[in-house]
Amino acid sequence: MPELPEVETVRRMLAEAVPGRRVARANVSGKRLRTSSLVRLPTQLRARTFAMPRRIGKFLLLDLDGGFTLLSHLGMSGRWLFWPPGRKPDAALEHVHLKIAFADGAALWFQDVRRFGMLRVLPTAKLARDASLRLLGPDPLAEPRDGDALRAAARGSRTSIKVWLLDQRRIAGLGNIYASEVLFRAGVDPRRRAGALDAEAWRRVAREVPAVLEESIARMGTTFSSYRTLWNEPGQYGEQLLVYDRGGEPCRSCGTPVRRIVQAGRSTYFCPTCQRARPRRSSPRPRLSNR
DNA sequence: AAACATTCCTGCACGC
DNA sequence: TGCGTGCAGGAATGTT
Repeated sequence: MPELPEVETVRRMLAEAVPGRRVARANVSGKRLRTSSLVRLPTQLRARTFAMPRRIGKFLLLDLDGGFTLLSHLGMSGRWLFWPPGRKPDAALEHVHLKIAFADGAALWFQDVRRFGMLRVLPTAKLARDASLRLLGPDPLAEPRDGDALRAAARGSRTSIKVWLLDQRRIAGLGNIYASEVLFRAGVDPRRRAGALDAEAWRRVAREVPAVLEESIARMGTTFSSYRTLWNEPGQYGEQLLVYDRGGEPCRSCGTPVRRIVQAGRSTYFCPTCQRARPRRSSPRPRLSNR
């Protein structure tokens, strides 16, 4: 479930753990992740020292000395796990694809059961041009946008607002859980067309995007199934979810059963009462042929 | 055992 | 009719 709050939680913990630490050696599993083979990583990481980690959307940028960056994405089930010097890593862990041993005895491992994650070392100067990052939209915490800006970005879009929020080219970092939560809190029907939302609806969406993300970060993210922090602990925001994974259960605001629908192949949860659709014109594109 | 948090790629449909 | 864009669906994989 790593979406922005989960990745940011891991980043903040990495910021306390890795800067200044030097890699003694790195080992990789034989398996490849979704994007690439890992065979070059041990050589690329050897003797490098980690700097302050950064994040853009759901991507982690682990800067190294010498002008390189370890670019990482957690995919569905990726985890970064850390042990300080003197603490033995759990040798029984399975699906560990990268094991970094630091010179001072600390350890940093990347575990990914489903292997949808990404690990790549590339020159820091080339990051902005890399295909993975080039198309990302603004990060909603680093560069929050107001309702008018979001509305302008969505002008003409005929896709639903839920699917629009999931598009990483528009906003970098929202995933399936928080898209549903944002729309519930904004009182917007997830089926409405993004290009048709009025300014007031966009204003509420723009307010709730950073609000939901910050509240989740404060609780170290949502553990829906596999996400863990750097210390292998679950996040606590799941208890605060208002609609996600609550199909059939009463809306916490009005009691109406929460509905589950599928949009673009993914589950959407919403309250049909609190997020009522404005009546839409039956013909979205009025014909002008006869007046 | 159907569903699944992620991104990427394909192919279709639409608008100009 | 042709071209570019936007969008839906499927794939990748292992677990519950």
